[in-house]
Amino acid sequence: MNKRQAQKQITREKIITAAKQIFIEKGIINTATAQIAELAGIAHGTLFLHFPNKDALVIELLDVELIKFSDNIKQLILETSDIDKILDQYLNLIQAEEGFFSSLARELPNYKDELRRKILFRESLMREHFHQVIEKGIEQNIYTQIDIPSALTFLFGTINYYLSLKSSFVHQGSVIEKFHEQIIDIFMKILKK
Amino acid sequence: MNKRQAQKQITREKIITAAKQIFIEKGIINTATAQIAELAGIAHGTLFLHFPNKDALVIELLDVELIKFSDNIKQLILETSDIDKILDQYLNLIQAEEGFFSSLARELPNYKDELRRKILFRESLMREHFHQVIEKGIEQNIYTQIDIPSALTFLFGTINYYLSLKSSFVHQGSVIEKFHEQIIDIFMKILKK
DNA sequence: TTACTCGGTGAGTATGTACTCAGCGAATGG
DNA sequence: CCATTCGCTGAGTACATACTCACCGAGTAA
Repeated sequence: MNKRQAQKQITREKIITAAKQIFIEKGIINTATAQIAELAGIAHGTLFLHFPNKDALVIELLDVELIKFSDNIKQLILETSDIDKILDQYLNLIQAEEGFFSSLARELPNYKDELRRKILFRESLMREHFHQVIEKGIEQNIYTQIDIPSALTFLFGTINYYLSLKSSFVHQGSVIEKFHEQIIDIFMKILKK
Repeated sequence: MNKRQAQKQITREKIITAAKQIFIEKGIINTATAQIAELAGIAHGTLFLHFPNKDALVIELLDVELIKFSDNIKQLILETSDIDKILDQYLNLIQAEEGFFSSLARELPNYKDELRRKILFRESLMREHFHQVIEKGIEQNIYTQIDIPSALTFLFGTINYYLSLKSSFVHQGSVIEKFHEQIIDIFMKILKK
């Protein structure tokens, strides 16, 4: 890779890094592309040499982050098959990137179809992991017969709710940390025989 | 009331009616005040003679609707004390105004602090009703000892999740209708001894 | 050294939208 | 009947913001 290509790569990464930082702080919808460019330390126009439009940048940003997260989850499920331990670790992972997931939860319903579908598809893959673990638990007679998709919607829906209204639940600090135990308790209650 | 006052009143109602209709269809955030004025059949500037700014219109609109809804809930809880029947009726009420609540769920996390707090306050009053009924059930040994606020967040969080992502759950028709039974089943499972 | 390439620049364009205000004309009141 | 009030009009203003493009200059290749 020659000097030009290397510099181009660096610029691209500067844009994504800046976009991610702002996304964590306040989301993307109310962020001007000029603001991202400024934080990245590049000219406004440069952003559009790397991404055809704002949406493309958002898609790349979210896609990259969610794939990383999804890989973590996959790993996590290989390590243990106790749903309460998986859920515990899952909440820890969300907490570690709470700003990101809070912005995502808040803005997701307002994204354009394509982007929303893409993100929900990633979420559905994660659900699938949970589904299989619970299914196994039911087969082994550890958990009660239950409609697993509904149970998982309760779980993910509730987590989403805490995240999307984070600032109303806590003034500072982590919502997920605050309600960590309650989430696990109630969800295990749903699974209990 | 003379002719002028009457006309003024009518104009104001035209604005609110139009705003509500558009709110149900696509929410308020991505709606221009000019569009509301057009649907109301009045000049754009007229809107600002009745409301100092867009936010004031939204506040009035939502406040009126939520007070109506809250009164219905209060009534409902006087009629029966079976939580499953209350929940059943509650879901029916939401379903009857699903467009409204779907837009609200989608946009709520993005409203300015004041408006969001106002709406969450109304919601907290409704939670209070549910809380008391469940508490009574626990005292009477019908339900298990449980952290009621957490249980209710699971309930309202999940309903909110279905509503905010309605278009991803159903292409047409009602989400709440579709998941009506599951919501009740899982919530009763949470309460079960 | 020189001609060319190409990533970056930032002022400019197009568009959208909240809110204003000078003026109009019907209603009001004396 | 006339002067005044006042709700309404809609063109205009101010501002925000996504995206463009003519130009620049460092890097590249001969």
